[in-house]
Amino acid sequence: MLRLTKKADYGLMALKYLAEQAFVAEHAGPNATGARSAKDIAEAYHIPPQLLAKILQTLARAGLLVSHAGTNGGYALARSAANISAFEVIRAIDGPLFITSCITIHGTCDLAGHCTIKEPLRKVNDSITDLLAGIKIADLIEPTDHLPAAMAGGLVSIER
Amino acid sequence: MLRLTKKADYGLMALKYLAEQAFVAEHAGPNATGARSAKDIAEAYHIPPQLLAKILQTLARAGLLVSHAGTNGGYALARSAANISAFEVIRAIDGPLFITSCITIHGTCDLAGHCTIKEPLRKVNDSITDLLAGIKIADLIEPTDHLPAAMAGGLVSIER
DNA sequence: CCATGTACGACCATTTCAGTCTTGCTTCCG
DNA sequence: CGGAAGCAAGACTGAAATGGTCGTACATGG
Ligand code: SF4
Ligand code: SF4
Repeated sequence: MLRLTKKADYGLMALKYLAEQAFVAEHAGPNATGARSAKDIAEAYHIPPQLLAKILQTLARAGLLVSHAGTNGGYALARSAANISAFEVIRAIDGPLFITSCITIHGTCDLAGHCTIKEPLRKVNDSITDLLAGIKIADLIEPTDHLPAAMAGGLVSIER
Repeated sequence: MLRLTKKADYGLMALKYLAEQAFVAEHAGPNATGARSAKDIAEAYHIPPQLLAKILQTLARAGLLVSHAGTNGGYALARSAANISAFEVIRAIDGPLFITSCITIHGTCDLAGHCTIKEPLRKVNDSITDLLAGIKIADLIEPTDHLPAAMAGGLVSIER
């Protein structure tokens, strides 16, 4: 059920890494960008560099990252870490796929008409979306004992 | 992202159908069982009968349905419709798969050690689980304008 | 004993995922 | 200027999951 692709997984990791870099850069000096090359990130987490590169490209195209080519180039967050949600990352990488086949592209599932379960499921889907949207990558940077904000406060409406 | 398999989809539909049957049976007479054959359900929703049969068998094995072979046999809910959660159905059909590769079987993902994103993701996973667990099949039987209980009340803690 | 129905497993086609390779373009730096 | 470092983009491949079929065996009511 509900599987997150490894690519999205990698994407999240990379984002987190860049967020950390941005954080230290901010405290290091005014002209530090926090940019890192795809290779650097890949090495840090032991994931295939080429694959990560492609993921980062996708993320950049989606506007979540800014890229800079050439020597000493690399990627950096386009926005503040607290301003990028896990949902955006996932959607950028895996596409606007949702739990059922019918929700995104109207007409995919041939049982559209006589499906009685579609509407309720759409609500569930929305709930999950909201949940994910409420989680920012800044939330997953803390040192594990301090709960992420979205989770610490603890309540998320699933009404939509 | 987060895709629900079609089998689970079918399973949910069948469950809902059975729930409806149980409801009318209850109001029809004391000895009405509400049992329906796999073929009946498949025809009602235009889904491949053989496939549905297999799904129902799985569900029965998981204890969500009771089956009765022979003429006039079929499947019926093992419990009350308000007492079966969507989560159980999905898990019974798709297995205990979860969003990341690491959560269920400890040791699947080879990056286990240096993965910094694992714990936060586990929390997200739990949140989704809770959300799903809070949705009973009775909730998706209502005539669409009345929101399911789990959604109407509207608040679910994602702290775990 | 036979029609109806479940039970179970093997099988197959198609799609998706994960990962690699190749080729080209951009920018910095000496 | 000219390379090295780096991004950009696409084609391609192997492996796995999905969705679905078939065949056979067993149970049960009439
Ligand atoms: S229309 Fe119904 S059966 Fe088809 S994908 Fe949507 S929920 Fe599933
Ligand atoms: S250990 Fe990290 S990379 Fe591996 S599956 Fe879990 S979250 Fe993803």
